Amino acid sequence: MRSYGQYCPVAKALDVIGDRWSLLIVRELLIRGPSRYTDLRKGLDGIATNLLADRLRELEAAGVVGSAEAPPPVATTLYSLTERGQELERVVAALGRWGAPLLAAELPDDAYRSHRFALAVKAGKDRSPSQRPVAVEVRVDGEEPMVVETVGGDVKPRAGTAEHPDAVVSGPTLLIVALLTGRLDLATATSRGVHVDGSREALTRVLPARS
Amino acid sequence: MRSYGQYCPVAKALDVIGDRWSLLIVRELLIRGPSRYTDLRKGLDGIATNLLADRLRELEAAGVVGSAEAPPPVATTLYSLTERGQELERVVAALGRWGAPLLAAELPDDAYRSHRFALAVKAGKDRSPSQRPVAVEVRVDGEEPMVVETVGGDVKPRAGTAEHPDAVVSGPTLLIVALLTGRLDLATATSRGVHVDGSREALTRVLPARS
DNA sequence: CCGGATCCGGGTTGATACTG
DNA sequence: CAGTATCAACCCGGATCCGG
Repeated sequence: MRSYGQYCPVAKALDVIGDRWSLLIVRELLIRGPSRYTDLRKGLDGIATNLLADRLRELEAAGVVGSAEAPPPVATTLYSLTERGQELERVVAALGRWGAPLLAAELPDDAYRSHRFALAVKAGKDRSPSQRPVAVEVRVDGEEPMVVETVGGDVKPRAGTAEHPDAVVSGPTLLIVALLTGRLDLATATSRGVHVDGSREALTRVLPARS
Repeated sequence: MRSYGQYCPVAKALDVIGDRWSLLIVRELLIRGPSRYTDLRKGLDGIATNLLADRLRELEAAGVVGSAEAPPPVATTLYSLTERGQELERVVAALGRWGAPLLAAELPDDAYRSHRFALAVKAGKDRSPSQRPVAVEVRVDGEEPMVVETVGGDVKPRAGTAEHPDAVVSGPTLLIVALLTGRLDLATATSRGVHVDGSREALTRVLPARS
């Protein structure tokens, strides 16, 4: 991308991560941790392979992304965020908070992936480090499940299932999303079709404070 | 811009403000408040006029920017941020914090404008609402001056000069910028060529905590 | 001067095909 | 699996023009 040529912190930041797809690549790495090329491509859902290769090169040159050869038997390249790249979490989180209301109305043809709400969940939750860890499994109708765990006051969401979840929430996409992003409280959500198995208290520990 | 087509808060936000120049237009409106087309063009320094017109239309359609006809004798259109647009301040501030280190090395051919550091100054300062207001004038060698004022715990930077500043800082660009963005403390800055007239205490009230 | 609209050359993106 | 190569469509930047 062409530089803006402005001596300004915002413009300089955009010179590095203002390209199309760049911040979404960072989002993907923030959520998934070190990832293979193919997994990034799947998570980004729609990026052209040449663009992904381009962006990874640019971000690596800028010191945002690093790549490492995984040892055998995996034998593949793993892309991950450098320390500098991790610092973009505040930016991505701020964007996500601002963008959350845009999801409210409907679910058009947009590709749904559970893990994309991981950051929203993480950002919405204030730390209470003293309590025991909990694991909550989230199931959206017809989609891959996701797990939200609290570990020492930090919230760690990830794709997949939990062995012994403290609670399992399930229901239609829009309601679950509204619940996870804090637009809907638990009582209303359950009254409209969200189902909770297990400890409701564990679930509330993981939900954002009502916004 | 083409939509990413992803059901994700970050992607949705980028659908709206991910276009080239869009966030810089928001930055400009955040700093300057309601502005005329021509002033935006000057502040953005390098944007093509068709792009500015396009972006303003898009941002207005998205509910981020509003336009209003100023009454005679001014008789011009004033563009401003809607309430929704104001909420982007957190995003722009986060980007600025991340981008600030990129200014460290040198000042190439980049266009310098004092007001671009307004947000950095504002973000870096924690509120201490109880104290009396101060005004500090910032002068960078060969550039337009800027004023930083505190009003009831809030920091209001703007372009221009102050009538009775509590302090005046002046010096070479790089040192002033490092001081304003918190990379340099006042003692080091003065030892390297930054000059302070008036109350040093007023100045420190306006500087960010050392990062 | 202000606030754009229009046109055009070149660079970027996106879809697909192909390769080690 | 991890990309590179190719090519059409689109977007950006710069210049020019035009009505208040």
